[in-house]
Amino acid sequence: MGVAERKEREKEVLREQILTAAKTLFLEKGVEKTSIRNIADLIEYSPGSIYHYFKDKDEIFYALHQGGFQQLMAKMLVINDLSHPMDRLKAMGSIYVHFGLENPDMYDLMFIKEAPLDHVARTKALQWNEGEATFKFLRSTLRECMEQGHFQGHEEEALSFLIWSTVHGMVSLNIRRRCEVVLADRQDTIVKDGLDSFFTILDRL
Amino acid sequence: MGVAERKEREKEVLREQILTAAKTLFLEKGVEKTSIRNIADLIEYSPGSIYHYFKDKDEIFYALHQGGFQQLMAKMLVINDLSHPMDRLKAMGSIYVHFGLENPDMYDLMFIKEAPLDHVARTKALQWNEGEATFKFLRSTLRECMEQGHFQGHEEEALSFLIWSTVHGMVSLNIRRRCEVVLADRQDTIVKDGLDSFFTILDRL
DNA sequence: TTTGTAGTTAAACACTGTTCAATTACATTT
DNA sequence: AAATGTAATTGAACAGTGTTTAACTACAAA
Repeated sequence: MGVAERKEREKEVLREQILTAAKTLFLEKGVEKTSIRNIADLIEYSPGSIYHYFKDKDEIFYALHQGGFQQLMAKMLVINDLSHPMDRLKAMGSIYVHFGLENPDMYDLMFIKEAPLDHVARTKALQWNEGEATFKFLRSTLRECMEQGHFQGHEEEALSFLIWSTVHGMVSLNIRRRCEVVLADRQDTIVKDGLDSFFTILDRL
Repeated sequence: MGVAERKEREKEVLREQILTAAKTLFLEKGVEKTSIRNIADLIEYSPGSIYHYFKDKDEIFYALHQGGFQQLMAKMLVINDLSHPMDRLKAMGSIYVHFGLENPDMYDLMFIKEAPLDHVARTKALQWNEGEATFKFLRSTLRECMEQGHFQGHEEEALSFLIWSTVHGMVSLNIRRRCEVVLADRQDTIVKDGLDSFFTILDRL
């Protein structure tokens, strides 16, 4: 028959169209200011249609959020080339920060906004799987560093969290424009300078 | 006559009532889910009235935001008792983190949400004054530490930003419930443990 | 008592997310 | 080819939102 399969594919196409339109609008004017009607207008369908593909606005949001993690993870995998765990750890930091600065709205979706996790909680999904995978990757890299004698006197879980917090802090303060409190002539480079300072600290630890 | 003065005071009273009601509702159900009508209902005035006291919802938000900084600054001033700058620096970190964890919604208002700074931008206020004062306080404390020989090879502005980022990162990941990726039995203490790890690092630096 | 003004109001406007009965499109069966 | 059944789509409706405004009220000053 193949008809059902073709229909299934067509449905998938429209689903993708909705996601593409939503992403465009979310990144253009923000999630809050993007309405279902805006998305519907862009793909030239009625607002009601969208609810046949997504339970609600949050589900659209969450679907995009997953895509963001795949993007970030893909970038992260490149570091497998590096043989020294300390180099990998620092490369992860750089990649993370650059990902955040280059994709502020996607980063916002992934690590700052509250909706996705509320969604996870509502749907009783076991965990925030995408985030957990990323954190595990950091933790295992850190363990390798410790096995090589780095970070003595520190404990894996706490230090993993601390490192993540540091890079997240720099990125999120920048995204939310709190960096404007640093000296005017340093604002453009403060995240890079902060990251360099951080790497110096890690090396000495 | 004193009539104008009395009226002025009465106006101020209602302004405060609006702020109190707004704060109650904001902290109770969040800024987004609090409507002008909700605030109006609580103080038993019509929605329109509120617009005689505040230009828009953001202005209410911004007024509360300023109060949060006064709160935080008041707590910070206590550390002047401590004679060693390194003790002051660490105490600032503790106070900052505890303030964030104990007042998550206010912290959200101050450091995570985007509204206040957009408001600042729109009203062309020179700067985010409250935030700048807090950062200056950190920077001057750090300078005193450096004058005592700490943090050699580091640069004041970058390290100030890095330290701020670290504590902000821990608090904001916690507030936005991203901490759930750490080991289940560590979630309750991870911020405390992270902060301890951080202090250890600062001491060794 | 009249006048002027500041404070307050209800109604209206243009939106929002979401639901749902009615309609349309179309593959399958007769 | 016509009738049937089903899935996709629609537009209207609901209950809410922030905000504006014309009308009304209260009240001090003249």
